[in-house]
Order: sequence, then structure tokens, then C-alpha cells
Amino acid sequence: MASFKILLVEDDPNLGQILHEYLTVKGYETKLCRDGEEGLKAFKADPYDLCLFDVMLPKKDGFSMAKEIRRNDSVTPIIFLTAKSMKEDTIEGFKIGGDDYITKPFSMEELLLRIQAILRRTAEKNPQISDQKEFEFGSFHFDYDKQILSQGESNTKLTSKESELLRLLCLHINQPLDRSTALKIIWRDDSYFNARSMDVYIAKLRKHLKADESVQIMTLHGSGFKLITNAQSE
Amino acid sequence: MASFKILLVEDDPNLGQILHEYLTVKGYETKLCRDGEEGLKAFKADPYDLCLFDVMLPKKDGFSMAKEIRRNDSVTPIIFLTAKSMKEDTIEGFKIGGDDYITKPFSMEELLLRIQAILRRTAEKNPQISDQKEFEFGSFHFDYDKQILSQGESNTKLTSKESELLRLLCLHINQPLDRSTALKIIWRDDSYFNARSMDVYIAKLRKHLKADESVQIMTLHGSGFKLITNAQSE
DNA sequence: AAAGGATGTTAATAATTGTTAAGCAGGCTA
DNA sequence: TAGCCTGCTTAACAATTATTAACATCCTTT
Repeated sequence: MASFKILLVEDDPNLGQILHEYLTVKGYETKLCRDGEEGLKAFKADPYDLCLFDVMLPKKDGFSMAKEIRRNDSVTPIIFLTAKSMKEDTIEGFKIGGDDYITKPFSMEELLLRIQAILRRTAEKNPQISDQKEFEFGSFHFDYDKQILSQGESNTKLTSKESELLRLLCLHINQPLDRSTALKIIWRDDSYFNARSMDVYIAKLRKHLKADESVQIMTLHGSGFKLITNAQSE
Repeated sequence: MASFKILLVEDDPNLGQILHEYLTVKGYETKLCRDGEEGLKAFKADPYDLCLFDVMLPKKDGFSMAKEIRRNDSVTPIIFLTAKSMKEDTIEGFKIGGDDYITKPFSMEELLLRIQAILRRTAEKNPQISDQKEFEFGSFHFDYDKQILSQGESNTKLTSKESELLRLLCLHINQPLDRSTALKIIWRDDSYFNARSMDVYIAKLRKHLKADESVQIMTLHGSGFKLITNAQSE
């Protein structure tokens, strides 16, 4: 999983812009579309982990989009944004197969929390987010399910936390892994102590990986870490 | 599957009664508790598919309950009901690991829809309700009814508890089995001593399974166990 | 260069799990 | 009924894993 990908469809230029920026800052790869048709086209073109649809949109409203999507995709979560909180609307939204329904005005933070709550549940079993259980990098082979890091003959048994963290790093190999993202996924909360705990685990992983010079966890000061290797297969 | 079981904890007698009836009519097996302690006791005593907690409660508030539950059960969805929609509260609710947060007054219908939306996502994985009686994994054959674990010529007679536990593990093969879930199903109560007892039985099973290297019960620290094998037949 | 914040590292502490064996109750047999 | 199995629980202690603390080092900014 590179970061989660969100498809945002919102016609109000201000709100759209703000949401786009906010979600991007929060570590989501966000695509913003201005109307329903454009949104649907984007959805068909790329895989997304979550949809955020305004209900009232030019060309094609949010509900119609959702209906169309649900015809052959019942898993990607859909959240509706709407100005009116009419009962019929809410019902409609959920009936179509929506996952949440948020009435404007809402706080950004609440929206974010609701997005996270949904992704937490779908992340595990959504293949497109990440199915990958085994990784090759440098001279290492890492089996996430079995929590084993092996290099040639030698096997090292990892703890659960070590495995979680190494998995995230592997999924982002040669790319930055955001501290806060990792914390929220593994520790479910970006707090001071958890952050320190993560640093401890980075140190542990570094020890495990010392056997191969060409593999390194580098620090991106102030933002995160990056697992780098030149000789990766995969 | 049988109907979903909901644990409702609400101290307001009127609202509690109404919700209880409504959810029951809608086909959910609903247990109503009046305060946090009672609710927690009920949760530990039986398995539930979803929790519906008022935040402000006598004895123990909804957040504390959720925290306690999340210590060893990260799967059962939790929805908070609350009178105030304070931002800090919302944040708190989601941080603890809540799945939705609904502010009173809300419409019954909306609540129902939100419950359905969440259950839709979590329902699929409910392997414990299966009547499979025989299992093959690695080089083993396990007959749950006869409580016999066999490997080639050699048969081992298992005790009831051993069988129950192995059955649950088999039903979740290569997937995590939650400690709390297992405890509630086999011991009917997630308590300290039962948990210790379960650990003893995990040790016993490991001995029984030692004959095949490729089969292992691995521990998922803080959450449960997982029976893994690569050479399984169906 | 100094200061403050972020990260690295190691050790101490806490929590969880593994293992063995001692108790205990029910059922069976002599 | 006494004695012995058997299966389960509880206790005790060992080992492992996770978190917190403490201090060192590095980075960024001024």
C-alpha cells in the first residue's frame, strides 16, 4: 500500500480545494473531481480505497455514481457528503450501499476520523490495499504471516510489532513511509509514547537488517523513514 | 447464520426500552444493560456482533467500556450514542477504536442504517458459526466429533477442550483467531483464569502438532493465535 | 556555535504468554 | 467406600514482548 487513495468528488471549488489539501496533508493520495461523470471516469481508470462523494453534483449526482459503482464493486467504501440532512436522503444513501453519510457543515477532523474508522475495517481484507504477505529485498526474504525474516540459511523470528513495521516499510520500499501513517496503522494512535516506541522498533529492525549492507532504513528527519535497497527483486 | 447479536447499554429507561424493542423487531437479538459494569459483564459472558454504547452511563462510561474491550478484542464493532456532539468527544470515541458516533436525537432509521452498514462489512468473517466436523491440515486429519487427531497411522485422542480449541483454530486456518472470541465460545466467559487456561491448552495443542514442522500455532501478541500451514489440503 | 526538537540506543519496567505441576472434582472400578 | 483415572483449573515461575525512561546524538534554525 502506498498510502490510501481517496476519490473525492465535490463541485464547490472552495470546499473541494480545502478537502483536497487537508486529505493530502493527512497522507492520503487524493484525486479531486468536479462532477459526477468525471468522477466515475476516474473511478474506472484507477483503483481507490475509498470514495467521498458530494450528493448534489453537476452531470451526475453522488447517488447515481454510487449505484453505478455498486453494480460491480461491493467493497470500496463510499461516504456521502451532503448539505441537507433529509431523512429520505440518508436512507437512500445507505440503501445504495454507502458506508457513512455526513451532513455539512462538518468538522474536517470528524470526517478524517470517520474515514479512518472505515479504512481500519476494510484495510485487512481489501486486496487492492494490500494483499502482499511476502517480500524480497536485498538478500532478505520476509514472510509477514509467519513473521520470519530470512537470509539464505538463517531465519530470524520477528515479533508482531516488528513484523507490522517491517511490512509497512516493505510496502513503501524505496519510498517514504510517513511516521504518523505508520503510527496510526500499527499503534492506532499518533501519540508521543507510541512514537518513541516506534523509534525503538526501528532500532530493532536496523539490527536485524545489519547483515546486508545494501539494505538500510534511512531517516527522513521530521517526516518518517524509508527502506532503501538497490538489489531488490520482487 | 443466526441473527446478529447486539449489546445495547443505555441507562435512560425510555430510550433503552424503545431501542431494545426496535432492534428486536428489526431482527437483531438484543441484550439491554443499564450501566457500564453490567454491560462489560455481559460482553465478557457472550459473544456479540456489535456494541451500542451510550457514552454517559452510571458506574462506567461508554468510552471506558470500549477501552477495556479493545484491550483484547479489536474486531467487534462499537457505536457510541451521545447527547453532546462535542468535538473532543467525537475524537476520543474514534481514537479508542469506535466505528461510529451518533448524536442524540437521532432517527431510529438512521441508527439502523448505520448498524447495517457496519455489519455489512464485518459480517462475512464469522467462521465460528460453521458445522464443519472434519479438518485436514498439513499431514494431520482432525475429527472434531470423535475428538481424534491423526497423522498417518498414529491417532491421538484429544480432550473436549483440546478439540474445541483446535476446531476454532481450524475454522480460522491461516487467519487470526481472537483470544476473546475463543474464550467466549469455548469457556463462555472472557476472564483472567479462563485466559490462562486457554494458554495451557494452546501449549498442549502445540505438543500434539509438533510432529509436523509445517504446522504451527503462532501467537499474535496481544490479540490471539493463528494456526498456519502451507501444505494444507482444502 | 547554541538551543531546541527529533531521533538513536540501551536499559528498566510492565504486560503478556509459555510451561510445568499441584490441586480438585467427577466418574469408574475393586 | 476407598482408590485411581481423567480432565480441567489454578498456581507458580520462566520467557518473551511491549512500553517507558533516561541519556546520547543528530538535525535544523537562529
